[in-house]
Formats: sequence, C-alpha cells, structure tokens
Amino acid sequence: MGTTDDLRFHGGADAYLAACPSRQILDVLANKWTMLVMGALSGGPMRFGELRRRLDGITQKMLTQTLRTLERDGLVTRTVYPTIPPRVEYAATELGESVTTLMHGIRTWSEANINAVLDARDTYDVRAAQEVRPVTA
Amino acid sequence: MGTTDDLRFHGGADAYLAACPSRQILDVLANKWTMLVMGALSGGPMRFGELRRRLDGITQKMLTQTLRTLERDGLVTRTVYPTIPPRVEYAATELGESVTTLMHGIRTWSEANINAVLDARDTYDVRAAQEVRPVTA
DNA sequence: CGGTATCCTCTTTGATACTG
DNA sequence: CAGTATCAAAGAGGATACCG
Repeated sequence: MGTTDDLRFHGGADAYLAACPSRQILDVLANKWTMLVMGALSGGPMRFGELRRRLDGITQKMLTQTLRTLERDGLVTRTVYPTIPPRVEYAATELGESVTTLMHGIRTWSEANINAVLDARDTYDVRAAQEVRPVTA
Repeated sequence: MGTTDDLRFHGGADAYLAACPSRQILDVLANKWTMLVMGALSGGPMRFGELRRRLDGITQKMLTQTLRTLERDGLVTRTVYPTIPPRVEYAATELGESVTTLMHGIRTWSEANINAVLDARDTYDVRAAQEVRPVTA
C-alpha cells in the first residue's frame, strides 16, 4: 500500500513551496476574472452572455478561457442546451460554492476599503515626490 | 458641501465596473505574490530576506515590487534600521491585517482542496481526450 | 448565441550586474 | 542586506474573422 508515485497529498500541501500543486490552484484563484466570475455565479446559474455583460471590460476570449479553467478544475459546470440559437449555462459546483464565499469576501473588502487605499496612495505619492526634492528653505 | 470632482466613493463602489477604483485594489489583492506575502506577514513583522526565503520561487525584483505596491496601498509598513548591513522590516498595517484573514482563507482552501481539484482535472482531461477520438469499436 | 483560431501588441517577469 | 537598473524573454491579453 502507498505507491510513491502518487502525486496526491495526504496532509502536507504548502502553497509557499513553488513545486506544490496547491500553488497552481492558488494561481487560478488569485486572478481578477476568477474572483468576479465566481462572485457572479454565487447568485445561481448564468448564461455566457449574461456573464459577459456583468463583467464589465472582459473580452469574449478571456471569459471563455477563465470559464474553461474553472470547469477543468471542478469549480463550475457547463451545461449546453442544444437549441437554436445555443444556450449555455454556467453554475458553481459544490466545490465552487465554497470558493465563492472567499471570493465574495475579497471583493466586498475591495469595495468597502477603496477609499482608505486611495488615501494611502495619495500620502505615499506625495511623500515620494517630496523626497526627490525636499523643501530646503 | 460635496464637490463633484471628489473621486472618493460614499457607498457606491462596484468592482464589476471596469472604471471603478475598487477594481484596482481587487487587481492588487487577486495576485499570487500578494496572497503569499500578506499571509506570511500575518504572523508578525518579517525582514526582506526572511520573506524571500519563505516565498519559494519569488525573485528579488518581484518581492520588492509587490512590497512597494502593498506599502503604497497602505497594507504594509516598511521600517528601515540604518545599521550596517541595513535591516528592513515589513509588517501588516491595521488595514492590512483585515486582508491577511481573507488571504489566509484562500491559501488554506487551496491547500485543503488541491486533491479534489487535481481529480477534477484528470477527469476533464480524460474526457477531452476521448472526445477527439471516441471509442468506435 | 456561444464559441474557436489567428495574429499581434503590450505588459509582466526573469536574469544579470551594480550600489549604499 | 536590501535594494536599483537594464535588457531580453515570455506570456497574457486584445482585435479580428469565421463557424456550428
């Protein structure tokens, strides 16, 4: 029992190690479009076109690419209704639902603390400008 | 009261809009190195070299760049002790601490569910391979 | 409608060398 | 130790055209 060529982990995953597979899924989650797609799907299934309109600024290519990755990783399901024109619905899987909560937290934080961040940026930028040419008089 | 050229928000931030500044912070947070840096700093201040060793695979350039961004956005403080050789410590600000919790959740999820994701990938890849050449016999 | 395929650009990142 | 600067390589992403 216990072949050594089993790439699965049994309690030792560490995303801080470059070679650990958990780093791969972290890369998928730590992505702007992943955050927004999963957040959008938290409210229930959505069609391709609905998602594209909801995610302002996303291109068709990026949306398709993001959805394919999420489907492959088992976070969303893709259901095709062979009507004319075609109807394709995306939905979070059970595994994906547990992610949407985390994504929602990040997005909510961003929206809630944007002003504090913008203020910090102003302060930082003003300081940086002063250091280049300190007031000498 | 209330000049119209105030770029700050007062309750209407929406990261789904490309032009909304909250999208910018989302971009900063939705980043592999940001996740790991903030996670590392959740345990207290760390020196530059410590962070570099902790974040396996990061280059000096990327670590510096990530830390500068986080400092500018008010999530991290940078303290220089003018000794020889120099000693520089990074620590999460109060604002940053509220982020580390979220980052920790994402990283923990990645480590806990990596096996489920790897299984999903296997299934997906096998299906994709079969579709190209279905078993006809 | 919901894609795929191609080309092309622009940003991100890595590698390397040098500095207070 | 903790950076900065520079150049080259890589890859992400956008625009466009076409398909079932």
